[in-house]
This record gives sequence, C-alpha cells and structure tokens, in this order.
Amino acid sequence: MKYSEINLFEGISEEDVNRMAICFGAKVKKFREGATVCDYSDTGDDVGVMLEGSASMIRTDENGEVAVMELFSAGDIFGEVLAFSNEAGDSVKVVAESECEVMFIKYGQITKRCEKACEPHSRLVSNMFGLIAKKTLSLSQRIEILSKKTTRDKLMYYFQILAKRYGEEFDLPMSVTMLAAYICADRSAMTRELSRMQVDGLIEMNKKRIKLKKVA
Amino acid sequence: MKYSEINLFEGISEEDVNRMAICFGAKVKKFREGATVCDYSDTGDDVGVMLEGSASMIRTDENGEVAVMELFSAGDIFGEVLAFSNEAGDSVKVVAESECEVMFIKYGQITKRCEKACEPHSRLVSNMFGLIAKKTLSLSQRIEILSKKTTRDKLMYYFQILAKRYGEEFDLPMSVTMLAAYICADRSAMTRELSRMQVDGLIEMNKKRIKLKKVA
DNA sequence: CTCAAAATGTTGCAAATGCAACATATATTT
DNA sequence: AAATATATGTTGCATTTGCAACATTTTGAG
Repeated sequence: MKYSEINLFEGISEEDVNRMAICFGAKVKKFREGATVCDYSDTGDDVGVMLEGSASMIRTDENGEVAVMELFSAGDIFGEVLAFSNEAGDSVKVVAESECEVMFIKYGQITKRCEKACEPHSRLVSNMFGLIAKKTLSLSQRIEILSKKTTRDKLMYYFQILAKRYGEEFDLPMSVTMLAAYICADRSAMTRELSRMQVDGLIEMNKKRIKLKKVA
Repeated sequence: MKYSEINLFEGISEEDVNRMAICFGAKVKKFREGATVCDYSDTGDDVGVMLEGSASMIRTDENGEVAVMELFSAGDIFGEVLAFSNEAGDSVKVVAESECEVMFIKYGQITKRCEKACEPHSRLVSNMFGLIAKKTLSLSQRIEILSKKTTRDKLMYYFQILAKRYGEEFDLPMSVTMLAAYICADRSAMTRELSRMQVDGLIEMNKKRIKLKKVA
C-alpha cells in the first residue's frame, strides 16, 4: 500500500518512511479475517497502527463473558500500553474483522530521541499524536455511551453519534450481536428495547438500516 | 512551580520551557477549589495540562443528571479535542477539586511544525505523547469498569485496580457520592450493594477505608 | 444447492437497579 | 456555637435488565 495515504505518515516521503521503519523497529504484517492480530498476554510494548482493514479488541473473562472493547479501522492505533491494566487476567485479543494490514512499532522507540534527530522522526511523532488524540476521543465517546443508565439511552446516544456522522438514516457499522457487546448490554434485552423504541416511534429499523426519528 | 518536576517538561530546561511557552501560545492559570477550569461549550481547541492539584470533568445533562467523566491530577492532560463530541449538548465542565494550576496550550500548535524546528519543541511533543498515552490507559480502564454488568462487578474491578496500586487496604480517592457517579450507578443502589459485599465477606469498609478480602 | 453454523428474534421469570423519600451524620459558614 | 448545606445511610416499590431457552433466519462452506 501507499503509506502516504495514512495520516500516520502524512508529510513524510515514502523513502523516509522506509528509512524510519528501521529506526523505529517497525514491522508490517498482514492478517486474514478472523486471525489474531495480537494477544495482550504477550505483546509487550508494541504499538499497532491499522493501515488497512479493520479489527476489534475482544475481552473474554473467566466466565466466558465476551466483550468488545474497541473497534479499529485504518488509521487507528492500539497496543497494551495504550489499553488497560488487565487486572483480572482476562484474555484480551485484537481480532481481524476483515483482512488487514498492521504496522507494529516499539513503543519505547516512539518517544525516545532518534540519535540522528531526523526530521521525519519527529514528524511521525506529531502525526502519531494526532492518531492517539483521535483515539482518546473515541474512548471518551464510548464512556459517554456507557455512562447512560438505560439501554435505551445508550442506544439513542450512539445512534445520535452515527446520525451526526452519516445522516439521520444510516447503517449500523457492526452486527447487532456486536452492538450489544459494544454497549455492554444483554443481546436479547437490547433487541427487546430496540423493538420498544420502534413502537415508541424513536427509530425505524430494518436489518442494519436505521432511521433516527427523534433527536431526544 | 518547578516545571521540570512534571513529565511534560522532562528533559527540557526551565529556560527552554519559558521560551516554548511563547512558541506554543501556552498560558498558566491558577484556580481555587470549586472553580471552573474550563467549560467545554467555549474552550475551542485548547489542551490543558494539570500541573498541580486535581480536577474533575463533570457532565450535567438536560435532566440535571450529573456524571463524573474523568478525574485529573498532576500530569494529566485534557481538552475538548481529547474528549468527546458532545452530541446531546450537555453541559460539560472541568471543575477544580482542589486549588490547582493548569497550563493551556493551543492544540494546533502542538502538532504544527515549529518554524525554528526547535529541539525542545519536538521533545515536548514526545513527552505529551507519553501523557496522552497514559490518558488512553485510564480511559480504557474506566471502560473496563463500566463494561461490567453488575454494580458489584464494577466495584470489585475498580477496587482491584486500587488494591494493585495501593495495596489490599486503601482509601477511596474520592467521596462515596462521587464513586457512584464514577461507576455510573445510582448512589443508593451502590450503597446497598456495598453493604451486601461486606455481608458476603468480599470487602471491609469503614468510611473511605476499604480492605479487599477476596480477589474475585 | 445443501447443510451446518452463526446471527437474530422472542418470551417468561428472577434478580438487580433506579428512584423517591426519608433519617442521620458530617462539614462548612457565619 | 448555631445554623445551614452537603454527604451518607436506609427502605419499599416499580421498572429494567440479565439470563435461559427456544424458534427462525441468514450466512458461509463444501
């Protein structure tokens, strides 16, 4: 792929990108759908940047309870140092949702001064700052959603975010089952609530197509 | 205060810090307890770095529902661009929990190349990268907590985080009322659950002093 | 196309939670 | 020290939710 298409390398020549790959200890890997991009039990301090495709971060606790922690698409950044301290020792993995390409960078190399003090290096740090800022934004957004008390409020808030992005009529960017995991609700309870929301005239829903009818 | 004590300026001389303050359009302000550090309805793109003291980000929705979104102490970084898209138009403020000192930086100035390509500038960007990485970590942790389905699980997970940090016996870093807001639960329901947890021998609690008795 | 697997839809029921309303305790101000 | 505001503790009750169990539909592999 052309690296220059991705934010991360904005303003950096392809030549310099390749040069930096060494200075950063960067490696690009491809994964097919369903493959494990990384397992947080053994990644160390690597930071991953999604260059192409999409993936999701899945936590499975000791009871087999599955939760979608994050969703990643091109330009998103992830890694254990950017995630959480896995207190409970749950299994946490990043799984490819589609075929994807990921660049892994040693975290220590990012903030460490490049001996050559190369311009592209600091440029990349700047760019990465932008990516991670975007990440905090989406994490905050997720917290906003989860902070709502009822399932209905969670859904409405999420739908409003989507509506703002794609218009009042949009497609769910994930499966319904995944949506339940995303808002941390029971799937059947969520489905039930979605029905009620249609009855109450808040939304219209047909498969993944959703139309937001009210803004409150 | 001595700026060199704070991560943000690690490896940068005090002299350079002052020089950069101009190049970054940085301003340091002090706030007394209870004062509004910033209101997300009119901050624009400023990024705040907490130099001293602590503050909390509070959201109040149209129903007067109050939620603690984040807690900030020295070294923490915050700002609208690092937060969320306030879809519902709720009131969101950062309020000083104690007397505090905050440095405000124009977000655009951070990633923008410094004309003088000054070394300290890129150094600071590196440092800020570290701060924001720490932020994503605490946000992720909060999501972990909120993703638990029952109040008991939320509390236990949070207590485990605290226990890991301070030992199995520790003081709550916030009031009980605030804790309820933090885990997004009803205060009375949470208090009830805390009682049950004591009866069930999971914790011992005396005022803000908590002892974690089991790890599950 | 056929079949199996995964996703989705539905329902009853028990448990958890939010809410309101109140009592008590602690902190802060004057 | 008194008065006021704020924080904390408690309880009944209606609602929401999770859970289990099952039916139906869609998807994907062969």
